[in-house]
Amino acid sequence: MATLYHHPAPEEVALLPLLRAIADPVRLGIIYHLYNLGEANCTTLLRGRPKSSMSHHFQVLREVGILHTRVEGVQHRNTLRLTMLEERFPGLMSSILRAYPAYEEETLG
Amino acid sequence: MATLYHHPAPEEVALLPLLRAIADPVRLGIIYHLYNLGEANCTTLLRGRPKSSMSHHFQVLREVGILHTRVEGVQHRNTLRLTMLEERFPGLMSSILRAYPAYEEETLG
DNA sequence: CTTATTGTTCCATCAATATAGAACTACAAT
DNA sequence: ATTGTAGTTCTATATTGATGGAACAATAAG
Repeated sequence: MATLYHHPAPEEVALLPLLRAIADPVRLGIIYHLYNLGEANCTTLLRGRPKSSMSHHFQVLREVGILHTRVEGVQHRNTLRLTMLEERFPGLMSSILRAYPAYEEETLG
Repeated sequence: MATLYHHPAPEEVALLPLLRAIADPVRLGIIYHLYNLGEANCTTLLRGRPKSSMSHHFQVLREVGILHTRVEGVQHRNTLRLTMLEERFPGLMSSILRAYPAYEEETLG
């Protein structure tokens, strides 16, 4: 298990990979719930999904620069890199986070 | 050939399909160049690509609500539905359009 | 040391979608 | 009528990436 993760520097965060990472229903959910919870580990956000899937999605989000993973013992605590993202792409994450609740209601009921 | 197109109403424009449509290199380019040109037909934005590919991408952008196609004779003139999009998802398109030039320079040189 | 927990890595499978050629349709112009 | 132009539709291929089971690694706890 990797004990250390690479988190891209702000200038390494690119628009298209970021958008591609966001444009997935599972990851969009992860982002929103991380936003609300402030910090969460992988297992907290499994909602019936296998761990390997979630681990994959967290990896994608980490590698494009959306979240930061802090290892604390066995648990990996994830937080959104919101401040950095708002500096790099002002208005992007905030607009999505604002729009998400209505989207979730439309789709999941 | 379809002479009439269906353009979704604002409330039919959903977050995830919108993001999925945007998160493609070709379509991101189309969006940005449409933004600059104001209006353009399919052929104008072919840059060595086959027409069928471009037609596909325009269809995707149309169906998720990003652009409007006005048929004028043989030509299909496309415009971004920016006003609607900014009302529906304030800040989203504008942040992407602002970030695009740097992205294009990073990738295409 | 053994067991439990957390998350990753490996692997195979499957679905979605981008690409592109070819035929076709619609309209315009000569 | 014929030719040209614009764009779509059809079809096949290829690639990407999501899914999920199983084995593994790392830390913690008994």
